[in-house]
Amino acid sequence: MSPKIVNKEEKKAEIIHAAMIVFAKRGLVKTKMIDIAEQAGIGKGTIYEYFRSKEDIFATAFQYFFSEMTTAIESILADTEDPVEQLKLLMTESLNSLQHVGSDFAAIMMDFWAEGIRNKDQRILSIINLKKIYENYRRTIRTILEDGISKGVFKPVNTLYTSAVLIAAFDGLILQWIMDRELIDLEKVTNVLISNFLEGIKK
Amino acid sequence: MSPKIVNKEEKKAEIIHAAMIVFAKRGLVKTKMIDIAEQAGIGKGTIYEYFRSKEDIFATAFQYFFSEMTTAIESILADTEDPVEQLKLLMTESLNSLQHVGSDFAAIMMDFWAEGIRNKDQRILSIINLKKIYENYRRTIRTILEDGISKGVFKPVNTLYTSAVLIAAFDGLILQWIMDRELIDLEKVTNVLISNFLEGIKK
Amino acid sequence: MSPKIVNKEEKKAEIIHAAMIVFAKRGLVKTKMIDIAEQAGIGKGTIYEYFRSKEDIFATAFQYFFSEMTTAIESILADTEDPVEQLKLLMTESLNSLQHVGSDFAAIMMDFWAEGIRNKDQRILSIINLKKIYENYRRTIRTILEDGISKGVFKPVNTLYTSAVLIAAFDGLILQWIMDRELIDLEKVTNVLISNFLEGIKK
Amino acid sequence: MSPKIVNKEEKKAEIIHAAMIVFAKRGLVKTKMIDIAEQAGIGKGTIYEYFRSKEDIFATAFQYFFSEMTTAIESILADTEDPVEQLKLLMTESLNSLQHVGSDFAAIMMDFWAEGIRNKDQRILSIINLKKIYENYRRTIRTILEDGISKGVFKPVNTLYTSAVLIAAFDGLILQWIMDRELIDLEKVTNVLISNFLEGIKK
DNA sequence: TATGAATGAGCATTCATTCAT
DNA sequence: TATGAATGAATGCTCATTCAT
Repeated sequence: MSPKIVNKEEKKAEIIHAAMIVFAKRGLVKTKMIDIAEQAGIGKGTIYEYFRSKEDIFATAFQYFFSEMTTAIESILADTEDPVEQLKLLMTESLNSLQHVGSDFAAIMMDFWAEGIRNKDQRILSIINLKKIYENYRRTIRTILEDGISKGVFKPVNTLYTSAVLIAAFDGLILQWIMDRELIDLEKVTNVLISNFLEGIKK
Repeated sequence: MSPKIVNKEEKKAEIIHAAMIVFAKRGLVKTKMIDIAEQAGIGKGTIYEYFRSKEDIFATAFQYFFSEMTTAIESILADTEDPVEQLKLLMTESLNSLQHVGSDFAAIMMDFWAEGIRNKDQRILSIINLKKIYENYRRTIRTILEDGISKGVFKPVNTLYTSAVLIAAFDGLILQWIMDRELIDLEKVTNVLISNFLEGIKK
Repeated sequence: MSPKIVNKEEKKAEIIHAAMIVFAKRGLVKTKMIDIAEQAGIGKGTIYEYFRSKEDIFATAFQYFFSEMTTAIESILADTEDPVEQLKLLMTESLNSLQHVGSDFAAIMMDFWAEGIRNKDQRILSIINLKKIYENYRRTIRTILEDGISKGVFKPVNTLYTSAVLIAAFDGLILQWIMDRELIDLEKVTNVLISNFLEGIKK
Repeated sequence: MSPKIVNKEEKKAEIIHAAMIVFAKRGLVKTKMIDIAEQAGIGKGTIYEYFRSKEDIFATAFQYFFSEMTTAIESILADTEDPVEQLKLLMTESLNSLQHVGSDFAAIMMDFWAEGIRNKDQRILSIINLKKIYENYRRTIRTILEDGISKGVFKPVNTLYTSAVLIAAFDGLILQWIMDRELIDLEKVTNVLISNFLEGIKK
């Protein structure tokens, strides 16, 4: 007769997980609350015990998505201290992990971008803040580049823009991969990116 | 005896223009027919004299958007025969024209991507076919690269993946620019991309 | 430079004729003004030069339909003075003429009934007045029956109800014929009606 | 833990009941979803929890209407084995029950006819199939007639057409009654029909 | 805590009617 | 007189959210 004990955070994570699966399948906009509920194996109303609104789910999913990427990046960087190797690892590992979860899942990124760009809601902006997220990405890359420059491995390039270009190429390749999975072999194309681009900035 | 004479094609273009403005402001999904009508200064019902449905407007806008890009690209390529110069021009001019129409407008591309990726409707697929559009973009770049290789200007790189990387970088930079217009100076960042990347593939 | 001279009444009749054709094909409710205009080979707006509204067209068509029936009936009755023969002729000729115009056309009667029954609009009620129309039909039959009774041909039946039953059978047979043209041979079934029913009321 | 328990079938029946009332009042075509909802004392959206579409409501109402008639007919026939009596009972009881529900309600039949005749939608045709319904009615009457003929009570009439005529008279009388409730006393007119018509086919 | 029945705001679309030409 | 481009009221339907159980 004791009340069912539920780990709130755990269940939230479960719902987010379910939501991500449906987002990947149907896209953000076409996903209905009932879809998420069914995927999570719970009742429609139950979702509202854990999330205020559909937007809240979206924002939380957004957070999970990018925080996981950040965590992955950080762990990658700890593996080596060679700037060239770090950049290589960063690209290959990031693309590998995306390839692993699948292009459907990667397509969520499109939705996150599209939504994240417009969102002006102050309550949500603190969570869905692509500007800040990309600032962080760039900062990570810049640190590597500056490290490489000071070590004499890289030319004295503009680290802000170089980091932007690297991230840009990464995002753009995912986009093309989503559209044409057969054609774009992420591994090979990453090698092309790395070999050519690093060649350009290496001393 | 004679009713009001209207240039149907002109009016369609006007409505598409209005739609694009609203798409840019509100995003594709949140745009309502009444928004487009008000922006165009016409009645809600009038839109249906020129377009079958909301989806039809979207598909037509999509077509306008990418066909304009294609036209712009073609005219750029006619200006010079030097492969290096062609690639430079392609990047700078494309980014310039996007910069010119504004980031709100460029944000439509996000919506087009997000929608285009998921759309499986056969009727629409013939119009909204990002896969094909990107194939064309890559083919254009490949031709330049192959030309450059045969002329001995470029190393014998994998032209498919190199073209993919170049386009990727372009798309990704726009994305970052949309999110942070102050930080990302498209001109400067393009120079960085060109100088570093071309350096990597030049012989 | 003289203005085009148009016979207003003639053109009204043309439009009504076109309307009837479309009513027969699509049904009253699903018929749009544009359908009538196209069938009549004129512009949508032109209809409003001759009719105030869609309802006006309907009411006029209604009038045409039933006044034609009445005219047909009257001419039939003039052919003979024998009450038995008059009833026979009335049934056979009425059914024949309906058979001739076709079941699609006869189906309009269903629409007229459905609409006529509900219509409470006073402006229209003077035109679409099924109650009065059926009173007239019954009066015609009653006159024949009374004539037959006074001539000693018919039993002294209740002429009101007998006329109602005869008209009812007529209407009901059309209904079944509309639904199942192959099965119901109007000629044969009329013979059955006449022979059995007249047998019942003949002295 | 346990949500509100609703008898889905019961609620469907309630909504159909409400729909029938509105259909009777306003007519099928002019009935709006909001009308049905208000009559049923529920919200607009609730209807869609029980019916897919307006057409679905209509089809279900249609089904209820005619299946009730069929049930009534079957129970009537079980009361006696005398063919003459069966025909008499069939007419009087059917008319009585219609008289009981009221002419507004009977007017729905007009709408059903009008709609049923045109409907060509295959999905709906299996439900709204007046041709089949009338075939069943005729078969019922034919069985009685054939029974009567073999028992030597009726002349060897054409049973198909005779049954068609009987049903026709029934339908037609309802039509006149709907239009003129004061004038047409269903009981008396049925007696006239029975006495005259049966007289005609009795041996 | 969990649920799903109930709800109504919101939206795409239709079509009778108007009116400038 | 004839037209069809323009219009917006009207309506079926969806779906996020609420709340009684």
